[in-house]
Amino acid sequence: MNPFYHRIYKVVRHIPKGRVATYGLVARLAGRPGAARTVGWALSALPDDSDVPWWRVLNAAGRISLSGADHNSVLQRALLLREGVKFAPGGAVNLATFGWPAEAYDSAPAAHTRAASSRRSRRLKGLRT
DNA sequence: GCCATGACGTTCC
DNA sequence: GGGAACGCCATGG
Repeated sequence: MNPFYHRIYKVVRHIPKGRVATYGLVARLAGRPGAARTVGWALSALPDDSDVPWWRVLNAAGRISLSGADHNSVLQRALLLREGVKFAPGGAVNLATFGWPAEAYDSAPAAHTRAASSRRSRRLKGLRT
């Protein structure tokens, strides 16, 4: 397994209970800024018996990136609620409150839900046209 | 080795 | 505030 993955997992394991981190932040802490997609890839490859709290990793919008239809998304939401993480109306977590490390979000509000838009819509649009 | 895809992010319009 | 576009890194075909 690549060192990046190991770093990613290690970082995720370091996320305290009841706190959440973003893919981009994990990627940065893992030593690969901008490799947020890779973080998601690494987490998707996690075995069920893994000790990595993947559910504590959310996107920059503080939302669960998984499809609502995905079983894991439900599991993730449940696990976070169990740890005391509260979801604001709309299914978003207040990163300023539950974000880890806190200092990372102090300067970076990560305010907008722009990330949710993403480039997927482009592809979808292409198909529709 | 090149092309396409994906649990993402940031900037521009 | 919402939508579209581009970039980033790693994997699979």
